[in-house]
Amino acid sequence: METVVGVEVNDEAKFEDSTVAKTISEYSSPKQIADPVMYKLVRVEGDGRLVPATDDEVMEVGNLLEADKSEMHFVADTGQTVGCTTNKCLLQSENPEVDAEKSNPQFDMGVDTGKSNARVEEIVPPFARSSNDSRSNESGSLGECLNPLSGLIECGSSTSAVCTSSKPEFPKLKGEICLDKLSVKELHETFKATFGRETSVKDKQWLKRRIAMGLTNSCEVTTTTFVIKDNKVVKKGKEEGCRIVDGTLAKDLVVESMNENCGGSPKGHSNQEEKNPLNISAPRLRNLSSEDDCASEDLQIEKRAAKRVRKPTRRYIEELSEVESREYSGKLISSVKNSGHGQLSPRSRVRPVQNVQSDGRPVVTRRDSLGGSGVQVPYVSRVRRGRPRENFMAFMKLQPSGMGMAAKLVKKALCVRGPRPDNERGNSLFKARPAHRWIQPPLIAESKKDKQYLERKTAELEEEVDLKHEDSSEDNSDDNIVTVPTAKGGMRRKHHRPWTLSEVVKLVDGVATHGAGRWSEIKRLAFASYSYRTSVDLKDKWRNLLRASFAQLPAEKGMQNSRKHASLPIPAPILLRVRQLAEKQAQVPQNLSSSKFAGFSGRNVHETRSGYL
DNA sequence: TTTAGGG
DNA sequence: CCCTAAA
Repeated sequence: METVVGVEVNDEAKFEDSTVAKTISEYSSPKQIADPVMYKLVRVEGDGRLVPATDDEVMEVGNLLEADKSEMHFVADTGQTVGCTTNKCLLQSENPEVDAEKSNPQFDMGVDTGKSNARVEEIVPPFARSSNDSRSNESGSLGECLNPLSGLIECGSSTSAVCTSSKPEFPKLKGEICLDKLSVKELHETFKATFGRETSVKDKQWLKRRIAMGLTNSCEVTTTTFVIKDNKVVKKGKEEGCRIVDGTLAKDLVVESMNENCGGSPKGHSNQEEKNPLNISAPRLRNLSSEDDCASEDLQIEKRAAKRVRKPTRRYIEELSEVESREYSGKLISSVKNSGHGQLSPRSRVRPVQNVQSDGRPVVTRRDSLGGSGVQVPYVSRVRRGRPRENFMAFMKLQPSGMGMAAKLVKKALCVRGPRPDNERGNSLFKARPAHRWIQPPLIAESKKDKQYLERKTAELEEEVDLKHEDSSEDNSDDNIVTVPTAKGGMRRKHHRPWTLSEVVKLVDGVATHGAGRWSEIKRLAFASYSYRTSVDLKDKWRNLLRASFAQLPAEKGMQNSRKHASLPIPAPILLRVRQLAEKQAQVPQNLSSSKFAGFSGRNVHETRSGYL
């Protein structure tokens, strides 16, 4: 949500909470920062406010700095301050609203990977700005620093004195260089000459851009031809970038080229931006974001290749912005109230992004595959789309009377209990769920909602039926009706069916034979008779098994079965097998073990293997 | 539709 | 488990 930024403040810091703020100067050698002023860590909130950073952030940034002190091109000799350079260096945005490039995974970099091989030199595309601007900690000047326009325009012509000493040395570069004509290999050489190190990135655009940035000491990346003389860039070929007068055009150009060159998501960011009413502060930071974006290194690119990225889900966004959510549910609430059928289903609140058409039908905006403007389509829940459920006939047979199906469903739905009054599960089911999951339909209404509701109900009832029929030898532990709190304190029932041991074994077998990830296959072959387990369920279960198996590793001795939750403890042998499978299939998350698999303390596959095989 | 991941 | 983005 915030941006961490290094900002230089005067001694009479304006922040009241001086206990939080720490100087970062201790992380840098005195030689590098000659100016005695204090450097404090602050965050930049979405609205531009500066807020003192937490200790954790300070530490992390400290690591970042520590990681690559030697390469920091701080301006030392002149006693000039690093000003914007520092800012940019430490900038770390996690705010989707501020961040025009949110979907780009590279933003997870910065602080996080401070320990990694991130190069400060790379993260700091030196900005040619007068240091005076950054002498204050007011957001205004910060904004100016980051203004894409000023950056774009000034950088071309007046790479000013401030940055002279931070120019890269490129003794090997001579004469004219036209990046466009260089091969990847040559670009690599040029890169090395420019930055003094190698890169593994093979993206030509990226290389050109990085080099251009390095050579011009600026963000200006449209120039691709340079003339090197006396170790200085004395002339540039084209200067298209700076010819642009129109501000907005210029900005967009920058953004676009960034996207393109950095291998950013091909989706139309600008489109989304425009559509996002919350993105007010984006323009100011946009260039900045792009900088950060591009500054992140090979790592990102490799990372992106390795793991597919997700842009924040709707749900995620929704949960963050209650405003929208209220707007939507507000309408629903009123309609529900009018219908006189009680509470609003928590579930309906979970879909705030949907719009409500004039006819009251929920719709959701979908983007067509070309990223064009969204199309409004009726919203269809996953249930309706056909999450595999038990055969409808099972339910039919259960019904003794000749009552029509629909009527029964409605009856049930309205809590007029049908047959099976003594079923514990059934009772608790209804008890535990004061509010129905779907919107209460007006009785007469024949709308889609109604149908939706019925179908939903049907699915649930089917499940109940099935539960009753199931060999309850293994799963008669009812009381698995878990409710999870929803955003507004309502309760939503997870319709939960415990995994039986045999299911788990089947799953493990399946993974063993087909490999993890072939969930649909496993489902089809091994779980053909378990219609209630979807491939997604298999996947989830496997994930849990993985987690469990590795979580148990460190404490293999003492607490074998001290699983608190009532869910059946998975026998150690099975967990072991899971572990082995995971290792064999290289599923072991090497790096995020600590965060994601709590307890699996950072040991790598090999250590694990040697220890337990 | 299926898979991957976040919640 | 649920939900949704990506593929």
